[in-house]
Amino acid sequence: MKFYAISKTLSANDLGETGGHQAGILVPKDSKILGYFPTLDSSVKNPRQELSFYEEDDVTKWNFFFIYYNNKFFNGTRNEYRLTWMTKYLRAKNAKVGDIVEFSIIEDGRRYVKIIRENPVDLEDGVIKLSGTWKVINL
DNA sequence: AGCCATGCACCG
DNA sequence: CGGTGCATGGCT
Repeated sequence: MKFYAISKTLSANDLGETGGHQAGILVPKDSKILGYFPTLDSSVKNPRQELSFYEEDDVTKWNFFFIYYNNKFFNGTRNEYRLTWMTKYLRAKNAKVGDIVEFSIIEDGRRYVKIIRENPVDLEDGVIKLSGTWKVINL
């Protein structure tokens, strides 16, 4: 593996907009997706690993936690992966529901995060601004 | 399988 | 004491 990138479209819950103060997003149990993340020791309860992600500028760094909630095997009901601690990042990036987070990794193991705006709407206080200077000329 | 929701701990 | 995140249960 030299270059790998995965992405996820953000849900309301991922952003903590549903009232549920959720700390992070859910990671689908897809081998391709999980292959991107480090392997966690599933013999332990709720194993986790801190991961560092860089922005495109190669400088700004964010630390997220990749956690496997597996209490199903320890008298619970959970069996899912989560990437927590992202709210600050998402907030800083002004991520909205429907936006896409893209995670990538390069050869030396360095990881990158990036937000891809699904609907590039120019927002300002809820008002949609039209770009350019429109002019209506009545002849 | 994936998203929604909440009780409690922690911290300013 | 309000916001944030963990851990966990619930709902579709």
